[in-house]
Amino acid sequence: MANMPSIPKGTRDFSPVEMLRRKHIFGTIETVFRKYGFLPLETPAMEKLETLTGKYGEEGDRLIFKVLNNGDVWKEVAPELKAALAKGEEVHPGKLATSLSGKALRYDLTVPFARYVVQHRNELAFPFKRYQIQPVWRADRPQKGRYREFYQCDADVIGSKSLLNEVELVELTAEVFNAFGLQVAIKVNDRKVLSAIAEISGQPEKVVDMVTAIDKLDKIGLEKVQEEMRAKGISETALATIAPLFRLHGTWPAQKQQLQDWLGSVPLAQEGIRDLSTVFDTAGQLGNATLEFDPTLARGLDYYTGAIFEVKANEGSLQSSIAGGGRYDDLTGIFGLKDMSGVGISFGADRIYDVLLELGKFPAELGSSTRVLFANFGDAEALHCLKLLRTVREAGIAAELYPDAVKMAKQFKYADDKGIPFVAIIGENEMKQGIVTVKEMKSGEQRAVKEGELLDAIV
RNA sequence: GUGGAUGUAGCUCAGUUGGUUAGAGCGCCGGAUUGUGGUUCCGGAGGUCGCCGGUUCAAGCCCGGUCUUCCACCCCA
Repeated sequence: MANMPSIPKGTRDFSPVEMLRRKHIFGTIETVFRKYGFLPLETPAMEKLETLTGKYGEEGDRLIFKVLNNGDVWKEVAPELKAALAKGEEVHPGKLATSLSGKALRYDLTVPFARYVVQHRNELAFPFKRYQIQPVWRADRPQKGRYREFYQCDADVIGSKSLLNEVELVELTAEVFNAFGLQVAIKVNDRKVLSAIAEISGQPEKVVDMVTAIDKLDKIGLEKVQEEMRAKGISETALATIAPLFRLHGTWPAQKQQLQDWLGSVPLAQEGIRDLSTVFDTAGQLGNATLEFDPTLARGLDYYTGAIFEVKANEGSLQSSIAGGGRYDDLTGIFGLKDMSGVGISFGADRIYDVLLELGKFPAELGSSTRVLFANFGDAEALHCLKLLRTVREAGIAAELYPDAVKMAKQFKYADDKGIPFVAIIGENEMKQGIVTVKEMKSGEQRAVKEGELLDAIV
């Protein structure tokens, strides 16, 4: 239709049914967060542009949604830029952008959190544990499972270097997905190991390139990974040096031994292996979470420095990660606060939604909320129903009165559409006799009960 | 940001080499049933064919642009 209104690219409306399911996801995650001692925090949808730029790499900067300044933006453009533009000269878009936009929509929850910690450092008790469930925005090109506005559910603890935090987050993650009844793989690696590999390769400055290439192993295969690394200027000798990484096999104890034999002489690697051991051993003794060591797990964000996690569903068709996180030693450093190590995990609610929906893992009772609908026969009957409605609601049962005295068929259809299990019918006769005709929609059966027995009839 | 597909009724889709008033199923509304939904029967409404422009005597169909959705890349939750 020509004049049908619509919403911006990559954004979505959520219908009541969808919202009930989304609330189920947020609620489950939030309950677990609270259980582990995390407290809620919210930050503004917008941050100052300078807070966000340069934190997500070159690619990330491009994906930040910038907000146009209010007022006469043109007036704020520097005279020399205007002159250049008037002459038809090329102007660096970034330069122009800073005059036109001073704020941007948040790209993730971690950087605003770091900003918050630095800004409020004197008021916080460290280690500071907070959770944050809010939307973030990315100017990415949308695809399935990839939106321009989506929610992240983050839990971070900052101001503690203890690996117990990693263990707790792993436990927390296992508990969340257990609550959803979803089989997942929790993959773990350590950036220090990856950095050590880059070190011995002789091209330590290429860590980021190596890491992003290695991360694609399960998707594109070894040959293409090596191809990409060559394209990024990584030498054949370096490739040969890091090759053992792709030959690690077995599960953790065996993998650990192979890492030791290979990298044991590199101090950074020793540290990484030791940390991984601590996490695996401690989590293993607790026995709640099953971890997999994945030496090729890298994760894109360059602020990670220690442990990194990623969660993928073992069922369903979605291959991308549904949660991820890691340790960052110096995230607050860029805002001027040194020595603040933190570790966090982020759950991708929208992707979890898609997986649960595909697998039919949403609880059935999410569908309905109202338990009984009172049919409306007119003013006198409606008033009578309002009184009964109150007692039903006081018993904690969701109930509603159809607002208009329209014909019965329409009122029953409403109950049917909305999945309301019972309809209470109180016409002139029922009212006079002090009874209620209760119809159970599913079976179609109906019976008359005394007003006082209504609650029993609809349980 | 790069490359490629897509768009016809609220939804899912037909629509011949360009040729009169653009169709179906589902849904919606009304009636059969003035106190009964989900089944059945009958009737009805609803589309300037995503939008803008061009070619043509004539465009849903051809061409250009633009937007949407989807796919691959990039990157990521």
